[in-house]
Amino acid sequence: MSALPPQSAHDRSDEAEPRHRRSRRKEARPGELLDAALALFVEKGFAATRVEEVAARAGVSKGTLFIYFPSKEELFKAVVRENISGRFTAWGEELETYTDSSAELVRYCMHSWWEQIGMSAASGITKLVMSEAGMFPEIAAFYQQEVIEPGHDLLRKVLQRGIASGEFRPMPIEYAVYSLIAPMIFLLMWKHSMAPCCPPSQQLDPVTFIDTQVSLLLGGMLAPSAPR
Amino acid sequence: MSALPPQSAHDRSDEAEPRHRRSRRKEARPGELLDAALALFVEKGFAATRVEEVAARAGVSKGTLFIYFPSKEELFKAVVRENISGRFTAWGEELETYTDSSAELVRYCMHSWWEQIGMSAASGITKLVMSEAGMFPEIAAFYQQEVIEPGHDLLRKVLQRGIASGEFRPMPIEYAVYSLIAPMIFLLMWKHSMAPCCPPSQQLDPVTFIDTQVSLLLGGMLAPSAPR
DNA sequence: TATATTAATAACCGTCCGGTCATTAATTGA
DNA sequence: TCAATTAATGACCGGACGGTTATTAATATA
Repeated sequence: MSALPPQSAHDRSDEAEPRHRRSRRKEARPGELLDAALALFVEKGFAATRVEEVAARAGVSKGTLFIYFPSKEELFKAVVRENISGRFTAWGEELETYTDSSAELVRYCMHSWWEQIGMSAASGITKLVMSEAGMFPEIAAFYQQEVIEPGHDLLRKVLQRGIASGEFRPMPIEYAVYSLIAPMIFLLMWKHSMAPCCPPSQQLDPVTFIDTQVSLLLGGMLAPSAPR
Repeated sequence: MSALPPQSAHDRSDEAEPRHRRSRRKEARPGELLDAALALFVEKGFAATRVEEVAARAGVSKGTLFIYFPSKEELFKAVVRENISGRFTAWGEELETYTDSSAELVRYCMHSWWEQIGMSAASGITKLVMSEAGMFPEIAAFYQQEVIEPGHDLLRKVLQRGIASGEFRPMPIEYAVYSLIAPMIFLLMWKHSMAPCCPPSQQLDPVTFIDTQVSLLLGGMLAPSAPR
C-alpha cells in the first residue's frame, strides 16, 4: 500500500524540517496534525486510520495529538471544517452575479465542482463519509448539515433560476437536484473505489463523463421552445 | 445500534429451532453461516463485521465457522456468489426476447434493477464493496469481474439496440452506460448512508427518483425524429 | 454395547488500537 | 541562575479481533 502525496490545504510543508527533538511549537501543531489527518483519512478511511499514524506523520507522538484534539472523532470534524465548510459561500455569491443562460450555469456548476471538490482531497472526505456513515452516525449527521445541505440549496437555486426564466421545463425540483448530485457522487465513489481495479476499457475520464451527463440531462430539462 | 431484520435469500429460518447443544448438522451449517454473514456484512460492512458475531448469529461457535470457510475473505466471496452472481444470466435472456421500444427497455431495466437488487440485501453488498474497495483490493477485483462487468455488458447491449434501430442518437456508448449506472450507484449509497440522517424535506422515493432520472436521460438520448 | 470417526467447542495466541497519565525537558520570568 | 510552568513524550491499560488447536461429544458402524 503506497502513501498518498501530501495534500496541504495551506502552504505548510508536510514534514517540518528536522528540529531538535521535543521542540515546543504550540501554534503550529494543530495545523500540521490537521494536514496529516486529512491525507490519512482520505487514503484509508476513518475507522482504518490510526491516530498514532496521524501523529507520526505530523512529527509528533500520539499523546500530543490528544492534547490538541480530545478524540479521533473531533479530529475528523476539525478536518472537515478546515477543508470543506466555507467553500459554499463563494459559490453562492458567484451564482447571484451570473448572467449567462441557466443551461450554461448548470454546466459551469458541474465542472466547477469537479475542479474544486472532485479533483481535490475533499472528494476523499465525501467518499469516506458516505462509506462509513452507517458505523458513525454522528459523523454522518455532522456532514449532512455542514456540507450536504448547503450544496443542495445551491443547486436548487440554479434550477429554479432556469424554470423561472422559462429556459427549463417545470419539473420536480428536489428530484432534479438529485439528478445533478447523483453523477458527482458516483464519480467520486468510482474514482476512490473501483477505478483502481477497472480494466482500461472501462476507465472513465471525469470531464468527459460530466460533459456527457450534463448534455443528456439538459436534453430532458430544456423547454421544447429553447434552442437545443 | 440496532440490528437489521434477518435477510434470507433462501427459506432458511434465521434462528434454527433450539436443538440440544452441540448438534451435528454438516449440511445445514454453510447455508446458515452464509445467511448470517450476509445480514451482518450489509449491516456493518466487511471490516467491522466480526466473524464471531456471524458464528453466533448462525447458532455456532467461532471455531466452527473456520471449519467451513478458511477465512473471513473467503466467507465474503461465498456470500457474493450465493446472492448476486447468476442474476445476470436471467436478465441477458430477457433482453434477447424483448420486443417493445428501447426507451421502454431502458425504463424497464432501471426499475427491474431496483426491484431485484436495489431493494434487496444485495444492494448492501454493492455499497460495502464500493466503501471498502480501497482497503481490500482483492475483494474489489473479485466484485469487478463477478458483478460489475456483466452488468456493464448488459447495459451496453441495451443502448446499442436503441442506436441500431435509430431510436437513439449516436452517442459515446461507454459514457452513456455510466450515465445509467450512476443514478443506481448513487441511490444505493444514499439509501445506506445519508438517508437515515436526512431531513424529511430531502428524503427521496427511489421509484420516483429512477423515473425522473430516466425521463431526463432519455430526453438527451432519443433521436429528434422519434416521438417524445 | 463398544469403538472409530469427525463435527463442534472454547480456551488461547499474537497483535493492534484508542485513550490515559506519570515523567521529562523546553521555555519563561523572577 | 534557579524555580515554576507547561509542551511533549512513551509506557501502559483494557478490550477486541482473526485465526488455531487440544479437547469433547454426537453419530455411524459393527
